[in-house]
Amino acid sequence: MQISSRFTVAVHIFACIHTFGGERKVTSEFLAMSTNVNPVIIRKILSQLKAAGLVDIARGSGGATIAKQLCDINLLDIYNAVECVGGGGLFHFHENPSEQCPVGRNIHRVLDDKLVRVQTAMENELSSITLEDVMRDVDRLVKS
Amino acid sequence: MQISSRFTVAVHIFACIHTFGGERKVTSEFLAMSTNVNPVIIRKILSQLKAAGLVDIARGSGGATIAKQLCDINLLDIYNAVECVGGGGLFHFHENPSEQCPVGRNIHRVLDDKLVRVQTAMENELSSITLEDVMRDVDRLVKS
DNA sequence: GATGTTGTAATCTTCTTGATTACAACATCA
DNA sequence: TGATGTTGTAATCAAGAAGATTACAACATC
Repeated sequence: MQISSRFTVAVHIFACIHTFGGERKVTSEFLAMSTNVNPVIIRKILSQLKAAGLVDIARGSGGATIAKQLCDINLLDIYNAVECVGGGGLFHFHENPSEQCPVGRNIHRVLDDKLVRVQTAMENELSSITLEDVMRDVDRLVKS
Repeated sequence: MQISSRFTVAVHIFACIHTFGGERKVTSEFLAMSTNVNPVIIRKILSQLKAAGLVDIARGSGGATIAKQLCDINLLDIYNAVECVGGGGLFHFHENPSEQCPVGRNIHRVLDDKLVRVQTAMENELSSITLEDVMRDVDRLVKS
């Protein structure tokens, strides 16, 4: 099972705004071309990024811009914005283990803290990478 | 998007074998009761654990046993055994970004190493937790 | 008001997961 | 040897999630 592609699409969106934002209006249509993802999906992701305060969107005239400094946005911000981890966390528990069985009754209690540790390790690494780091590589590759 | 419940079910299976293996035969039927997961699914997970060398299964007579010392099995072993991460990795890329767009052409190159770092951080944490750690908590809770 | 864009609902397809049924293969024991 | 209980596995089904697509209202700008 994999983390949905919305996350990599979102980073792609930032890379496009960063690269093309100076010269042209970056619309959902344009982003759809670059990512090869449906423009409605792009608009949905943009909405989530906007709700998280990461981008600004011009309603009628169109075009998205980055709402913060590159060094003030990290990959965890983006991940949290687009992966609707509705309380569930990274790991999916089997629901309704037997209350009769002493193992079933306690499995949640046993695993919860350990899986939180794992998820936190992942999130810490995500938060250590900023868009500044990403765009450094984007600039290097795009301009060569 | 979440990691499938097969992983927590697999840990639950180990906890059952550890707890009940001495007194009774731990069959897929029994595990199905404790986990509240279909016995065929249990058998499938057991097969994967067996293929990874983590459990032994008695074919005709029935019953599963743990194939290694508890301290020699960690959560990453179990994760890799049951999450068929077929080369894909934790993150799902949007396929076919535009080759015409300089960003689309390079987004994979930009993100790959960073996402590998994130995945490695998660795997390192998973591998730091052994079944011995898990069973310590299981014993404490089950026997109280 | 014409135009281009965003916001959003509704529907459809595809994929994945897990549930379920069915049955062959196998080991054990009477 | 045959009855019994179990595993291995294929086939089918249902449910949920993700993304594609169509459609259209809301909005800003000219």
